[in-house]
Amino acid sequence: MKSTKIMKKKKPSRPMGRPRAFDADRALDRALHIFWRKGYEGATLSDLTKAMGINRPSLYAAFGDKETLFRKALDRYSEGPASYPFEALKEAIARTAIEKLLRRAAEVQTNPSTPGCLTVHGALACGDTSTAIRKELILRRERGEAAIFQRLKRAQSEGDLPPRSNPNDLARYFTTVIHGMAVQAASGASRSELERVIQTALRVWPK
Amino acid sequence: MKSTKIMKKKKPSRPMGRPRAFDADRALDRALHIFWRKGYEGATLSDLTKAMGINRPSLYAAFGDKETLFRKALDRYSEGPASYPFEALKEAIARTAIEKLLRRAAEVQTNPSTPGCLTVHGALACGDTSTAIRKELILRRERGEAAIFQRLKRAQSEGDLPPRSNPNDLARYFTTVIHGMAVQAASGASRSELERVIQTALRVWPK
DNA sequence: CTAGTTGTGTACCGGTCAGTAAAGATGTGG
DNA sequence: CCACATCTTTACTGACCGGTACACAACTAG
Repeated sequence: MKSTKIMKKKKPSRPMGRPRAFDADRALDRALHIFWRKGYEGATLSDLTKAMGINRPSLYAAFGDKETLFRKALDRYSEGPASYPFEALKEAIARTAIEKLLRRAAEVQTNPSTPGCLTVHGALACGDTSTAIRKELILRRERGEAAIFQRLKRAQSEGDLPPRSNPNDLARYFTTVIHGMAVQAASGASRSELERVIQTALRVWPK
Repeated sequence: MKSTKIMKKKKPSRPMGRPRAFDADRALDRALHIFWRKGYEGATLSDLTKAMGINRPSLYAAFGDKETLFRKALDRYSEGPASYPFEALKEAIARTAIEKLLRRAAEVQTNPSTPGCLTVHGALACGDTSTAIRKELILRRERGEAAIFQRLKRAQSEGDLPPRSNPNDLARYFTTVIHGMAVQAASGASRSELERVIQTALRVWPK
């Protein structure tokens, strides 16, 4: 009977001390959604604790201060709702990959509960307290553009993109369109409206 | 001697009471620049009064509360640094007009002292207190898109744009590109980088 | 049982926010 | 000189910000 406890060598039973009364993963998801809707500075600790269903000291014990919590939410964002770029770019044909990327972006950005893009949302506006956060978000956006660039360069080497086209310029262009779409979405643009933008934007594709 | 007073029927001499010790126009310009850099919520009254060189009660007496001041700064923005769209769209050839519009946007957005676009900057992120401001900014952005649309429709009626092209979609597309450029600029993109985006973006122009 | 460890809830901290009251300063009109 | 109107200055208000001290609850270890 007690053998089960003996068999498990590491952390056999429970951690000791009073057990946590909430699901940390769930709470982090709630926090992500608040940050998504309100941005880093716009989300107050009261907003966060209320949405997460926990008290302030529990938040600090489990996630650290507001900035640390935001970075953890960002990681969750990248691995969850914002993981679509890397998936889309796996498409065999470059043009299909980019179109898929844009359409998934439109889909995510027009989700009624989380309009816009967290990375764009947080980076603009707001005071001086969040300079570090702004830099972090700029970095993440650059990472997205780099992924597009790598995909286009690969396409060029595979003959999937004309040699005279410029992957660098194209990557920056599509990144710009995605960010513009995020602004449109935050302004209330519908998914179908963004789809039409995408159809127009894709007309630059080199032949 | 006193005839001068009688001749001038309206507000002949000076207003009465202690004269204002600052130039209201200058002060409003300073306020505009603060809002431009920090957004509506990011700009604190201390930031504003410091930049304007006046005390808080003077600000309230001359411009009303923060929201009223912001709207006045917005008007000044539209008539000043953001008046270029209407000027650019006066170009005789539609394609030239749009290109000029985009290039002027890039120029303004990459001004080191006021990076990005006030209209985009203020609309995203931040808390619930500024819902009215957000709506106002969305309205102004829609006004910009409408101006582009009207110009393109005119071009179509003049044979300057193919009949089968869609002015509505094109207007929204170019608006999206401009907003995307604002995000790029806020992230530190240079003017020449935005110029390359523009060259790519213009390849959608219908032939 | 007791001792030790960890999470929870309340109530608070200093700082900053937007906005204002009150008194003195500086002008006009008589 | 006087009354009156307007602006400037200082100092304040109440609300909210992010962050935390502290007492207590809930668990493990022995």
